[in-house]
Amino acid sequence: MITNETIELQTAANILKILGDKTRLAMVKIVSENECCVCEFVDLFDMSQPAVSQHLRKLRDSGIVKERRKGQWIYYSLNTSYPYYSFVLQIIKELPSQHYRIEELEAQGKRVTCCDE
Amino acid sequence: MITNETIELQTAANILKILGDKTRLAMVKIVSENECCVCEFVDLFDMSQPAVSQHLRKLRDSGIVKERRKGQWIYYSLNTSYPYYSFVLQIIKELPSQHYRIEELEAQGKRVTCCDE
DNA sequence: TCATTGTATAAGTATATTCTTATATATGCA
DNA sequence: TGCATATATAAGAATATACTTATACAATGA
Repeated sequence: MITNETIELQTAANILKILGDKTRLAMVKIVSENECCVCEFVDLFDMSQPAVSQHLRKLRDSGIVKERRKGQWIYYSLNTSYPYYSFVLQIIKELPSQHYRIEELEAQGKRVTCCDE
Repeated sequence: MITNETIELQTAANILKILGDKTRLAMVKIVSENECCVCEFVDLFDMSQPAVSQHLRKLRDSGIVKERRKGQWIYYSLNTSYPYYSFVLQIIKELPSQHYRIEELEAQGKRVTCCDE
């Protein structure tokens, strides 16, 4: 019977499971490059607002991303204080940059900008 | 401009989803350290043979692991020819070694040994 | 050949996941 | 205050996942 070290495996499996969804994986990559709010994800993924919100909740509940309210908007970003931040980073650094998506949003005038940062 | 080789989002998500299960993640770590056969996994995970077999099928179908028949036994090992082998390796190298599990099997005389390797 | 052992597959079930629609909550502004 | 916008949550439905039990297939050895 196995007694120890299973917690770390379990932790890793939990993280991988959360990242094992194309939408969430893209979200994490995106927020690692640009702070992003919910309505932007709705545009980016052409997905309903509740669906986006529920994916973000999973990411937030796990601790992988963090949120910051700015007026009406809630901005999501990678949680650099997450205990397994480096593990997450190691995975997402292998992924192609998604910055072009943000640039496309900007080109369409759909980027939510906070001019008073 | 440095062009790192990246892995497509969908591909990465598929791999992460497969690894996002504690049993399969442990299996992959284990076969990265020791070639292992089905009945050994049954002992290691205290899990039914069909359940083990179904997890291994997912890993095999994805290409992450490969099999080698040796008489009645089918040995599984990490597929080093897998196109995303390095991606997988980068993840599992973060996991604690599971070699002690194999050693425990050996101590119990449950390790299937092929003396004629 | 037949029985045994190791492994794979099939079918069914319980649970988990990911959407949907409807509604609630929070903020900003006229 | 009242309304619009941004976001979250609740409830339900369709689908996916991971087991179960039963059975099939493959190799070995008497």
